[in-house]
Amino acid sequence: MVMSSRSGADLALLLLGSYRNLVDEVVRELATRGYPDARPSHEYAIRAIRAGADSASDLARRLAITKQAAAKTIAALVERGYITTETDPADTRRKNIRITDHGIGLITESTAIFDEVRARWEVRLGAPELAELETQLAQFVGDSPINLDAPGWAAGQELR
Amino acid sequence: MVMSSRSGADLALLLLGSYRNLVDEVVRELATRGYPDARPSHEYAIRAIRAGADSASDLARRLAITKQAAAKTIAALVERGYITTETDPADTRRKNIRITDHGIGLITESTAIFDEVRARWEVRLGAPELAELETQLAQFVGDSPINLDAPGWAAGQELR
DNA sequence: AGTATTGGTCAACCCGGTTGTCCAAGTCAA
DNA sequence: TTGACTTGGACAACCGGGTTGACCAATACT
Repeated sequence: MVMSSRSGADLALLLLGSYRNLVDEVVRELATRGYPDARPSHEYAIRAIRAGADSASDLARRLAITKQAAAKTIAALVERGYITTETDPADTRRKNIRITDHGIGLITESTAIFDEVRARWEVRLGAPELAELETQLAQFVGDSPINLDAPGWAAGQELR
Repeated sequence: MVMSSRSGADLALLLLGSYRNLVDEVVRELATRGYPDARPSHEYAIRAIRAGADSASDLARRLAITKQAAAKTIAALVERGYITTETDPADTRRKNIRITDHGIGLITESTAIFDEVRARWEVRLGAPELAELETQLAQFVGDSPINLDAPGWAAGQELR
């Protein structure tokens, strides 16, 4: 069964399959580079934090998830040593988030791996072709309510 | 922030975002056409059943998930009236699966909607461009252990 | 002051999976 | 025919990443 089969359902699977291939590869490689417990959601969250999300509510807004969900993610990140939190002296309700060196290492490594995989794809497709593909995908994403700066919907599944 | 930004991490988000846009649209439209409780995983499962998976173990193999997971999905499909099961007289261990008319209706509608959305994308991009995009995606998926005929990894997330 | 908003937490739940354990029913070999 | 093996299914517990809903304490607004 050839899968570029001009059916909408197949297109969906192609998109998801490509995503999972990319992300699974990154997670796998990340594990071998000293981050065996890093999950895609962790990466997205730390990126959002680095981009300015400095509290649970803030992170929740940026990831477009509930603050409860954000709190859980934060707990997981703290537990794994990727971030630390301490209550804001100026507003004792807030708990300020800080990324640890380990966390910095994670996104650095992760970014590098993502780019490596993308580079391999670029070799396969050709640079202009991949660029074109990206602008096309951006169109699909662009006309939507989804905010790509807020990829909360990007929860990812398990490796198998 | 422009999102076709030549970064591997962004590429991942583009892929996932496109997938979710497509699928969310289908689920949403499906709801308005009389299938308000249909989830993406249901669609994939029924397609697999229609393609020949006639027992839980069988479905599990085809979807590349555990048989327990398949059993849960089957229970959900039965509950919603999309399929029925009855024990095989020739092998009383097996429980044969049959798709109900309602189930047929679901995949029919779902297929149509998927194709409608794809057609809209085709208008945006141009038919040859979309076809090209599909064959490119197929390459990303093709060199992987993933079996597109067995999209168990295609569990999809929630609408929000 | 008193009300409204904001940040955070607890608890319960959902979905789509996973392991692990177990049994009953079929298959195969001697 | 009997014993070993394989297969189909079910039960229970769990996980990850979310959701609602109820709530409290701290800050902000007028």
